[in-house]
Amino acid sequence: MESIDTELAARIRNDIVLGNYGEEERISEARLCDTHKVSRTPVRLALRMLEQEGLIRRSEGRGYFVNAPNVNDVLQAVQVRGHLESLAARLMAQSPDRLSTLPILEAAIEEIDRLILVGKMDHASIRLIQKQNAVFHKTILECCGNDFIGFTCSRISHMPMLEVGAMVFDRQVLSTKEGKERSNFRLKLGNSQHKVIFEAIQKGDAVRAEGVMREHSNTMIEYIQVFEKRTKEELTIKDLIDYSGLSVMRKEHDTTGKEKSL
Amino acid sequence: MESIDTELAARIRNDIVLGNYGEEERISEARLCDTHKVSRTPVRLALRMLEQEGLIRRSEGRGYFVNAPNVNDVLQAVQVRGHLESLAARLMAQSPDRLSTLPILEAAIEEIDRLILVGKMDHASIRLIQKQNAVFHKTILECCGNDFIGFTCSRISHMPMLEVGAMVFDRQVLSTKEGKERSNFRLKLGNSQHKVIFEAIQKGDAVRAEGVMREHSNTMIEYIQVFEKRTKEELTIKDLIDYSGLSVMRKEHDTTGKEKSL
DNA sequence: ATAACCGGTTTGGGATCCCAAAAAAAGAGC
DNA sequence: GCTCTTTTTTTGGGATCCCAAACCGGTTAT
Repeated sequence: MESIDTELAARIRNDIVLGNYGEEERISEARLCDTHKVSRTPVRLALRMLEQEGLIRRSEGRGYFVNAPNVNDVLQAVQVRGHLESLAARLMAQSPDRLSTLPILEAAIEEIDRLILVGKMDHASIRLIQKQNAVFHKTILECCGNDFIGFTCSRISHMPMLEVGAMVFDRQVLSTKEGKERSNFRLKLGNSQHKVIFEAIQKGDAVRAEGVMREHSNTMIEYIQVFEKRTKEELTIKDLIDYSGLSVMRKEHDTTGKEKSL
Repeated sequence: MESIDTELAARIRNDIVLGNYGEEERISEARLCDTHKVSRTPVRLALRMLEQEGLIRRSEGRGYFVNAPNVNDVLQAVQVRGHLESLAARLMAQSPDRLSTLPILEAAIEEIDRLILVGKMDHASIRLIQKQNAVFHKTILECCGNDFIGFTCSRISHMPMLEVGAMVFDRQVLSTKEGKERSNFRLKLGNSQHKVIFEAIQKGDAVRAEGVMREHSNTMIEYIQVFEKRTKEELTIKDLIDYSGLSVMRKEHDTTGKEKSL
């Protein structure tokens, strides 16, 4: 479906964020041609895209260098996205024609509630919850009246954990009963925040909508920081992706992409 | 200095935001090659960059289409940037090592004060004021501790009025004595906001720093909206650039670019 | 008359070639 | 033995070529 350069950019992007290139490693067009079995043209197009995304930078002299993001970068980016979402929540609460989209938010909240109540914390359930969570957040971004907020978020979504509505789950914790309880509590807390945001938007309480959305975003940041402290060695981005449960989606996406490219 | 594709992207970008292409106009690689006298390779690289910036989009079938931003888009983008700046102000107020950069802010404020006091509203003075204004805003973005904020702002700076610290001046108004008074008042108001932001950051009053910075950003939005209402026909982006006083800088930049490319 | 079909043309994607500049390696001078 | 210079190699930028898919126009069949 997509052209090779876009696909290629996705691959290289994946390699960079997963840490397959050393931080600051020099990257060569020829090598990329060789490893990905394509000509230089799509490689160069892909590199331009990645350069715009800030994942690589062009040296003044010659050559490209990897700008591999670390966990701190991701945390900063999550903070930015959260802040933008809080603006979106405020604007949507102020928007006169917000009422028509409110049912979408309500449906997402109720669906998450239902899934939590069922209590199955398997992959399928988590994916469904994440999907509804994404619906909730995307809806606010898209219906706030300022399209540029959504655009800006999409420009920074290439980093892991920055897909709108991404959530963090601790696989390790999910395997124990106590861990399940804790994750369940987090989900309930998150969705209750959704409810407050929903009601604030409904009532037109812009300040409250913004504030709770901000708090909602901070929840994820703090949770990631809990990971950071608990992990003995350095927490890598790979760990984050594994934790997030997005790896499943990502993997599926990759294989389909491969099938098409072959 | 820069490679042709970067330079070319700048040209096309300029053409698009200045409205030289009709909104939704189809754009062809071959035509760009012809008009800019370059081969297709740099054209395609430039188009990828512009695509990332959202100024053009690739049709699923074939061909590129321009996404010319209108004044409303610019207003939305200014709102986003302002919101990000307010986050930066808050974070900087919370940052423990903010004290070392405070003198930079103070110097910028004092320099602006001095220039206002002189009262000459000619091009040179306005440029100096804008420069110091940019210093103030850039410093906060760069020293807030979250580098991703500055990065995100830089990603959306390709639109006019989005250069950090850009200001709007009404040329028309500047020509009359009453208009000068009014512009002078705006500058004083703006710089007094700078002072409040500075003091809030100094004291570590994060909430106030964020709030005043937000108010500071809203000032420009409201001023542009004043333009919009006063102008009989549709306000174009070209008008905004002319008003902003950036056209001088932009023009200079363009000619140097031309000299190098010829 | 309309719609389906067919050939020519346009256009963008990918590969390849050439070249200049930069980096690396080899050689000369101290 | 070290450094500066020269030569070789690498590497990225730009141009050109080829091709397949999409667009356009005309023709034909229903």
